[in-house]
Amino acid sequence: MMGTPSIKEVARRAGVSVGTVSNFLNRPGIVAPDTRQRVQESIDALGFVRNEAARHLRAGKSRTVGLVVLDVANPFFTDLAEGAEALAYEHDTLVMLCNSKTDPVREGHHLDQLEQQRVMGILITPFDSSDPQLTALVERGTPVVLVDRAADRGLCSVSVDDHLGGRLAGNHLIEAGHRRIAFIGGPFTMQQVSDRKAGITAIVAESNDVDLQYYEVDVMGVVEGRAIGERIAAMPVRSRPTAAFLANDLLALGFLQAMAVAGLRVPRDMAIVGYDDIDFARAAAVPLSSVRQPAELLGRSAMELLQEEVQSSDRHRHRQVIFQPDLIVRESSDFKRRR
Amino acid sequence: MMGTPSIKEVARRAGVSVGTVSNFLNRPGIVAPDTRQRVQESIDALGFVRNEAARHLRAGKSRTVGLVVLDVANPFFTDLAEGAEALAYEHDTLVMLCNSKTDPVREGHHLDQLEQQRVMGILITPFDSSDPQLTALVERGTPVVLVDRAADRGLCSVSVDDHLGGRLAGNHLIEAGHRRIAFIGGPFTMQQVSDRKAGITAIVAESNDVDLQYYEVDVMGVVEGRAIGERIAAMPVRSRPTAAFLANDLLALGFLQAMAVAGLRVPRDMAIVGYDDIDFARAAAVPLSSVRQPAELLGRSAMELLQEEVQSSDRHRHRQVIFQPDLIVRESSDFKRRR
DNA sequence: ATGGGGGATTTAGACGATTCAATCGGGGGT
DNA sequence: ACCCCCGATTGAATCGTCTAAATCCCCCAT
Repeated sequence: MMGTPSIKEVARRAGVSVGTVSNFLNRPGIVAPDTRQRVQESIDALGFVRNEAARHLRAGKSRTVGLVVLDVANPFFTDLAEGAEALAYEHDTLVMLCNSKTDPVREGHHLDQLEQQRVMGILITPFDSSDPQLTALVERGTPVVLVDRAADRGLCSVSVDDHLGGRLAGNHLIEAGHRRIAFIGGPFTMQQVSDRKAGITAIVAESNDVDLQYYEVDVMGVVEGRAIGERIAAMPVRSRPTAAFLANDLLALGFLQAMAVAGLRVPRDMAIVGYDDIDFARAAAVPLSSVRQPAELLGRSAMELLQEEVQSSDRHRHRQVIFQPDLIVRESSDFKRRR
Repeated sequence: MMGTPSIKEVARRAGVSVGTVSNFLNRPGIVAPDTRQRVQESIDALGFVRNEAARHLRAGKSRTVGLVVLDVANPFFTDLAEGAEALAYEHDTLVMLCNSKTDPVREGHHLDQLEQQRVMGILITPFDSSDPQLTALVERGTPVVLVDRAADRGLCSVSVDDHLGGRLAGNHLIEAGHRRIAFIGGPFTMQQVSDRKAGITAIVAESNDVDLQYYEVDVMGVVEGRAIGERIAAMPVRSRPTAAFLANDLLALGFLQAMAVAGLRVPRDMAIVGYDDIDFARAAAVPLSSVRQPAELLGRSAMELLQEEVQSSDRHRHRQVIFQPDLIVRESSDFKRRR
């Protein structure tokens, strides 16, 4: 007949006022035991379910947090999401996971939606952290924490030192004797990518006989890695890089597949270092060297900062947390090349 | 100073009534051009953002759909989610992705939250489709579509023929000459798992000299696969299975790693067939045979059914869509064993 | 000049839960 | 017997948006 019953019907059936039902729901302690029982019985009988939209409207703030990531299909981000969700759960908060697919338009759309929902805050790995839409949203008062990306201005952020990550990878490859190295990632406008690129570039610059080539992709997925791999495998041996550093593991996995298809041996003909150290990197055809980021911790910390900001909004000081990456060396780059 | 401005402040600044602003927002056509301009100017100046909670309360129904999956870290489910989201996007609907982690308690918690939000519908891969909580929710009127699981009663569902999947895998292994086969998955109470188990069991029953062993796990992840793999690798050769069929690819990947560590050759000493055919299966140390499910299509179809149900709620006929799985044979099982 | 027509705009409730000031009722103290 | 106090309960106002009915106003036709 009618839709879900409201507090009003519950009250009528229990023979009390709506105020009492609300008290029962929010401060059961102040309701007399027998009243309490009658209300409970009424709720059960009617199958009453609280209307979150109404409470939210009244309260002015919601209990959900938006998490916008670049690619849900990337295990790095699902690990990150798990970390964030674990903490949210403890705070009785919901997480709304949004996938921007590295597309500013989709990202903007999600931000709109989240702001309209008046979420209590947003965790985001932005495509471009100086996006005016994001800035405007922050100025209008939605707490935002940048994830996997250091904040410059007045924002909290949780990130990993990508420049160091790039240096670690570069140093490792140079020490192994490689003199022609490819850096593959993209878009280069993304800070994570450009920092990793800058990191390896800086290390390469220290030795003056290493050639570093850059390859840019639109999206960092397995398919794109395979495509670049095919291109590079087809190069003449004299100019072809002997090592590749890829800005994430999906790219690296695709790249590795292309090497196998082209008949190039890894690591002898081509050494490979990826980024993120997702679980699958270890299980790959040739176990993948990778720069590890603490994904789950990243998510957890970001949510922590957000909760902190929301709770002590009066005088909150923005913090930028930075973690250190680790290079995990596996078979894909474990080969000493003679000069 | 004050929080986000409401329609009321917009109206005041533009010198019109709230009704006009609302009209501007919802039926711009009936607002006079110059009024329209003034309202727009007011909105921009004030940085007005619609309050979804309020519209939702008024309208009685929300524009978000809940998607509850067993494991977001499993690419099968993220692919599925992408399919669902793609269609949702076209319908101007939001998707709230929830991760039950194969835990009925978490699942219940998510269902509570979603119902309180009065979501327009729920897509769920339930732990147990006869869960009374789920049934109650449906009876209270929330449209639910079962995903990756056939509905028995009055519900829409989108699934893949798991029994057939089990038969395909079993048949393939038996034809390759295996006579001791392990089935690994769990919990067995989950219909997907039990159907796959029943499928291979049925095929095995047709030849009376094949021994099928069952191994149950709590959660189907890489870690659990590795653990079972270690256990099986430690068995004496005479009783050890020569082939394993695992109820998903994460298990299979972990299992494969354990074989490598134990020094067993795949497929010679141990043939492996997984399930889902996630992207990483192909890139594994030994490319994995797997029963492919059309994950993205599954998500897309489920969302389609839901939208259909929501739109024509008057007389909606529940439908059960069933897709066929395909066996993809790769190196991990490509070996003929002599009788 | 007057009435009507119709487009534009306004007004007045909902929607459901929460909160707070107001009220009720009963028991204890004098 | 009276009053006071306090715990329990009530009722009304509120949050921001939408809609249906009502009003306004300008212009045209008679």
